[in-house]
Amino acid sequence: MGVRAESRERTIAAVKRLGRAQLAEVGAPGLSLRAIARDLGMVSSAVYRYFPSRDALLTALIIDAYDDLGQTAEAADRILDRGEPMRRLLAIASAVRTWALAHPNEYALIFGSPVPGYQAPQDTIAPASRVPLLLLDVLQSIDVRIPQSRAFSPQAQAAIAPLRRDFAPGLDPTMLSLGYALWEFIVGAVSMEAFGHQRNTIEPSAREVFFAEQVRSLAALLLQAD
Amino acid sequence: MGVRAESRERTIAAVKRLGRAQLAEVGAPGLSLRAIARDLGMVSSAVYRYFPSRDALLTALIIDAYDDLGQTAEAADRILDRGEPMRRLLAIASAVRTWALAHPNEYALIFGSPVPGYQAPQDTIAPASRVPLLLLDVLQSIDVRIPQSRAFSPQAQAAIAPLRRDFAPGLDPTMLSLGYALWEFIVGAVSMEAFGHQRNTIEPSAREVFFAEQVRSLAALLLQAD
DNA sequence: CATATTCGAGAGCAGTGCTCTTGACTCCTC
DNA sequence: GAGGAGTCAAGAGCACTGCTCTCGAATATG
Repeated sequence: MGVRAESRERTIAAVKRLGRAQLAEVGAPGLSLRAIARDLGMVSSAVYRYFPSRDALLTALIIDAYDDLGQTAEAADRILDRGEPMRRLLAIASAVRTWALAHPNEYALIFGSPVPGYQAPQDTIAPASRVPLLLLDVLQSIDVRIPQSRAFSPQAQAAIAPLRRDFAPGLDPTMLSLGYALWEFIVGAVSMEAFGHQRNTIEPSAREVFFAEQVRSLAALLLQAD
Repeated sequence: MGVRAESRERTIAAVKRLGRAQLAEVGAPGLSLRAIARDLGMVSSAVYRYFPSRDALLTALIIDAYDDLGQTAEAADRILDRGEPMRRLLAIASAVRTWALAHPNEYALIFGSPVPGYQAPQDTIAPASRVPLLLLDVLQSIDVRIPQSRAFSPQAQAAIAPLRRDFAPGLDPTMLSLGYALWEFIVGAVSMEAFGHQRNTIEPSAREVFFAEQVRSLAALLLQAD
């Protein structure tokens, strides 16, 4: 931990900070290592001492975005302190939506179009799993038995077998399937809003409550035993 | 409609065809007008006679993608010929998913990250509305009364007021809200699958039936009056 | 036939990611 | 303290991009 390593850490943080700023202005496609170097008062080749490629910088920003989103969702859940499952689901979903609208380009980085030819490294898996694992924790706190009439078929249950084996062995497969659907809905609804697909259809001022009631309706599938 | 105009049309079609091919290979960020010109045996400046900018070409490809997706969904629905609402919803959802997996880069173009600074022109609105309008048509064929206990609040209903006014004046607002949620789920689930977010979680071979049963579960909210 | 329009080619500008070499500077070891 | 090892920024340069401009040639229209 010499003064050298600390200086290096500072430079890396500065590059990431400027990268995030550029992301907010021109988005991921417009992120330029040369522009970052200019803002930093360095020449472009110097930045390559810290990030071997533009993709490597993007990977770092992706991991940071996943972590920031996960931390935000976890904080929103933690405030409730052993709250009801429905309230927790609403809090998490709203936190994801709010974060996405506040950081649209970082959200696009993680849930938007993948960079062609770019394979997400292993390092992203854990940060990417924070919100899903949080939702899984809520699912496991639900003590409702979903009626047989709504149960998923064995073939459909096979789809989530790896997920169940690794993270939720005791969880009812139908519960997990519907919980996963809720997560996919959240991603879809937030993506469509953040990406401008609701421009002429959904009243902006009412989007927040609209989204919350949609989540409530879908979550009811998990919580009602009728 | 002289021979000149026809030749122009042919060249435009060729540029778009090569653009689509490049899209499939290197994705939207890698789409290069110069490369298209090379494949076409022309010099890059000549292509600008047909598309004033790279963004204009992308817009044309976006419109084509929307139209292709919409046409595919409409065809899948038309086969059923006055089918049950549930079967129609399943057919449309599956058609969207299948099309997206067959054309991942074109799907990413329309439902992935928006190009920063790129404002979708009016021309894209109609093609983009084809699938939603198709779903709306199914919703209007449902003669189930959603119980008061599941009704959306007036504030939430206000969100879809513009949509209802322009396209479905007589439709129950709660029905429309839940139908919109179904559409958002479809986009979310298909996006996550097409963008590789199910890599280590959902068994590939069972994804199709898993998705179908998820759609069935959510659509049940629209079709059950209990 | 003459004119007007369209078209492709070529050069050129400013920007990009990335590589390689060079010189300076710092740190550790003897 | 002197010398070698490692680190860093700079600069030049390559191949690529989108885009603009000008200039001839071909074509269609009056």
